[in-house]
Amino acid sequence: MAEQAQFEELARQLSAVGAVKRDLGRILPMDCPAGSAAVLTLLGRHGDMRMSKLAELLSVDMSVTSRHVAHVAARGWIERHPDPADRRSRILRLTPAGLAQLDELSRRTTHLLAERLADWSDDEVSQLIRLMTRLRTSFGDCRSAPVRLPAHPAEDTAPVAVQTTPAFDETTRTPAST
Amino acid sequence: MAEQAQFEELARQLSAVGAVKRDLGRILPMDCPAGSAAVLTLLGRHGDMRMSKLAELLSVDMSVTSRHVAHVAARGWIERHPDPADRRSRILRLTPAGLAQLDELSRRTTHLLAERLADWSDDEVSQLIRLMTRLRTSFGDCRSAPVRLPAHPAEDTAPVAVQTTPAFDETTRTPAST
DNA sequence: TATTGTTATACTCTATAACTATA
DNA sequence: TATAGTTATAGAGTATAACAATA
Repeated sequence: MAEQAQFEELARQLSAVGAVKRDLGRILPMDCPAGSAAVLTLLGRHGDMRMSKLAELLSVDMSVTSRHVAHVAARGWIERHPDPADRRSRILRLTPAGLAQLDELSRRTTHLLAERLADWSDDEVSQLIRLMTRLRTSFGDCRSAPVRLPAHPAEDTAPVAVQTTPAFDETTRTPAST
Repeated sequence: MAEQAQFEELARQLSAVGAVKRDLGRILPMDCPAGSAAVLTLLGRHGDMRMSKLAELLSVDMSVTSRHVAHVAARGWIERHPDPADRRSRILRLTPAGLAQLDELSRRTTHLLAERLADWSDDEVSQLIRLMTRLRTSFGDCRSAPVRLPAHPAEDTAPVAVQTTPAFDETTRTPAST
């Protein structure tokens, strides 16, 4: 277990890493903001999936996912096919144009990183990736921890398995006349 | 130098770490959003400074800094004193109420991190801090590259920061970038 | 004329709530 | 009744540009 001063410093670095993210965002194509890029990247990495799965991988609300997906679909980078097994669902799939866009994103991003991290060793980059991944796991697991998953692992392979089963839905307290 | 696949993965992790930041943001007091928290944290760590210096440490435009500072000042957490040496400038200083608020922020943040990272070793946290700090430096240096730092480069868990000028030099006239 | 800081405007990202259509 | 997804609305963060005051 680490000390308090370390946690304060870690919080500071987490806040500050936003500057790096903004730098990466600045090199994106005009019509492909970070949210769209994330959608394309995850579809490219994990293959076809439904909205709810994508929302889980993005760690954002499905309403947010829906907006990003609509933006990406409007540009022809993905298609939304109805799921024959559950017609409420829509299966997302990269189009050839989407693959091309994804290639362009990858090209720009890796170019910038290669330039900025020119003096990093292969091992250092791996270390950072490993620790950031673990950080995300340490946080993300709490969203599925108290939930007892049913026997069937749903579909596909779940790398993080955050299958949020709404165990507590107490957000409907009062209509709250806004 | 790392490979392309590593850079793609790093970009993915940088994008995904936003979820952790949002989790941290959710435990902040109602009237103290992340931008305000960052202002208080940096003033607590680096001491009194002017707007432009704070903007540099935040790595955001001064217009953004101005908004955050106005929010924080309106709640009495900082004071803005005119700089006698340059009356265009305003020196920012934490008030006792600001210090109290900063303590509360630190308490909440470290509590959440200690909970989530309970199974992390002291050394792992240090590694992550070190690598994130270096990442920020590798990116931020392009903004302050032409600046020559004085003999003492600060060590250990130092402010890191972009620090284009020594802290004791008040009349910053370095063109920086922009 | 250049710099410090503020304000106005616009855009992105996010969450909540209300809604639909299926299940 | 419950779930998958959409849309409307609101709030926070950021950048650009126009502006004020001072250097």
